[in-house]
Amino acid sequence: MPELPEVETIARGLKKQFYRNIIAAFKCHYAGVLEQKPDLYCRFLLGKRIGEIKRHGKYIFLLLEPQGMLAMHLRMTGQLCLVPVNQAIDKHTHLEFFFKDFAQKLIYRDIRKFGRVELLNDSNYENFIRRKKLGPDALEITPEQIGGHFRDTKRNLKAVLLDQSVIAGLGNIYADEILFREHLSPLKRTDTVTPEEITSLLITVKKVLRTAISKKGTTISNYVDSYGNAGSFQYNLVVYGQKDKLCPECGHFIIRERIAGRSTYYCASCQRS
DNA sequence: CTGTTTACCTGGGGGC
DNA sequence: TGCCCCCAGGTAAACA
Repeated sequence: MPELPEVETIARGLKKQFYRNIIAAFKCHYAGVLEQKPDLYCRFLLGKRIGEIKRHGKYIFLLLEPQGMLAMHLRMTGQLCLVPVNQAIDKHTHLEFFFKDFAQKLIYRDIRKFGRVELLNDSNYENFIRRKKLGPDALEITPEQIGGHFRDTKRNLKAVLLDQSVIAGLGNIYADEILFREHLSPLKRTDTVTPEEITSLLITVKKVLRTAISKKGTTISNYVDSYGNAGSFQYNLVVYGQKDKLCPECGHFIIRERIAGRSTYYCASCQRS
């Protein structure tokens, strides 16, 4: 589900909603989302304070004080919401975090159970990013950082843009929207992309992501932010999910094709290899 | 080593 | 209504 703009929206929401709260209790209803045993979380989290909240790519980091960190990845259908403490939970709610003197609880909900939460003693998220081999964040990446990855592979643009070790944060929706706006075919080999095209591509990457953040993300079916609200960038989508609609630039039909293992939407007329 | 396919889960929608 | 099939924002692991 969530790509960079959705994760950023959630991180911003949590930052506003938390007031350096202290964790008073932790409940796990499905241990599959935890990287370690639930008991460890119960013991470690009790009494820890919520400090800074960071994001890199699609990961969100809740820094704990005096030390420790929760690293979370929502994968396809994960949700992090603050809700009233007494609100009943449904069968898709797997984790509950309660706080001292706070009328809200943080819940982790995930229909498909693909998401993961990991507890770390170390609050240094840079170490985590290195261990997971994540590339630079899509909002910060420079042409110099991505150039080598484009040159040294025979893969196509769609595959490389989705590769989190090259650029962290893009997913299936935004990759398609970005390639359309750049008139680049998802099938174009990245070793044929010129330096000028790379520079232009990265400007569009950031422009599309920033616009999506300003719209609080894209809600196709499940995504909601930490307040439980849907995003609205779905109204700005030009190609994603638009099979058989007309390309607004040339009037040809938008096609859907399986590329790099994912449904890929594009205009074969405007987007050239 | 490189690049592609599959497995992990649950639910929604369309065809019959 | 029900059944079967395909599809879904992601990513490791397995495979060729």
